[in-house]
Amino acid sequence: MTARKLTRNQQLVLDRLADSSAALTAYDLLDRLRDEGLRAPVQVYRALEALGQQGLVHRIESLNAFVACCGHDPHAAAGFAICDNCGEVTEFAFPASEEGLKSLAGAKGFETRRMTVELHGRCATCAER
Amino acid sequence: MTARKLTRNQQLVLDRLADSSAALTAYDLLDRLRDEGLRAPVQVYRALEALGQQGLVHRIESLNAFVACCGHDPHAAAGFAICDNCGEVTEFAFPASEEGLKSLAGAKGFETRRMTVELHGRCATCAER
DNA sequence: TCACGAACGTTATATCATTACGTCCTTAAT
DNA sequence: ATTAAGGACGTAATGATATAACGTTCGTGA
Repeated sequence: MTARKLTRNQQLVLDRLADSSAALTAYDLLDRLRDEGLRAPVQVYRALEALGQQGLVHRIESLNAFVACCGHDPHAAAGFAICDNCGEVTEFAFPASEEGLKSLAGAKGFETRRMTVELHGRCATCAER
Repeated sequence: MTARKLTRNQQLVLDRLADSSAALTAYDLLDRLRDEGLRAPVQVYRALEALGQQGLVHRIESLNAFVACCGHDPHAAAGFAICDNCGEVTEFAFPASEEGLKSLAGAKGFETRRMTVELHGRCATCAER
């Protein structure tokens, strides 16, 4: 069920995200796809939603922006390390700690359906200076 | 340094957040403060920024909304359990796992300055049905 | 009392996201 | 082949969130 054929718009959006090391906003994507005939934000948002449902794209909440997902288990929780200097976003999987987090909230009866973990700071390159 | 006297607008905003179990957007706050004389979004945003710097308020990135912070160490990382049914947001501190997360990203040289952890799901009450 | 910085209020505008509506294309049953 | 249904599309309008620019007022300390 994870492998549906993508529509043209979905493929265009995914390709642009995959080409970028930084997260792109919907309007960034729209600008980069004008030459392909896209005109309106909703076209991008529709593609992003479909891609998100297939686990191919993640939304970075703290940036109102999106990244291509580097193909872990789509249902695994993902964390994102975001360099506030150069914009580079690197995704990392969540092995041990995810359950720890869930149970932390779960102890009070909370049922976790979606978790967002975002680290902001400086990537290795930008931290050097 | 954590205890600065609050301005009138800051106190008004903080009070409204403290009264609410759900996160409130800046515009929610503005609506609730019209009677107090507030007119423009920027007034609310300015108060929110100042309160955030003092660790009295947190932004919930995935909701574009804000909550009063329940007085842990302001520099400790906080996680938020957000009930998508009733909107209740409960904050929890991050004991062990924070360092684990930081080092996960840190292993690749990432220097973490801010981390956001948001759990979406159902609170105990809403999970029962 | 006056100089300075912080906070303020007002207006305008930028940025992010969705609703509404009608059309076209695919697909599968007939 | 025909057609009904659903999905994706394009266009237009609007809603929701956030900031910029500007001049004024307020509080504090010299």
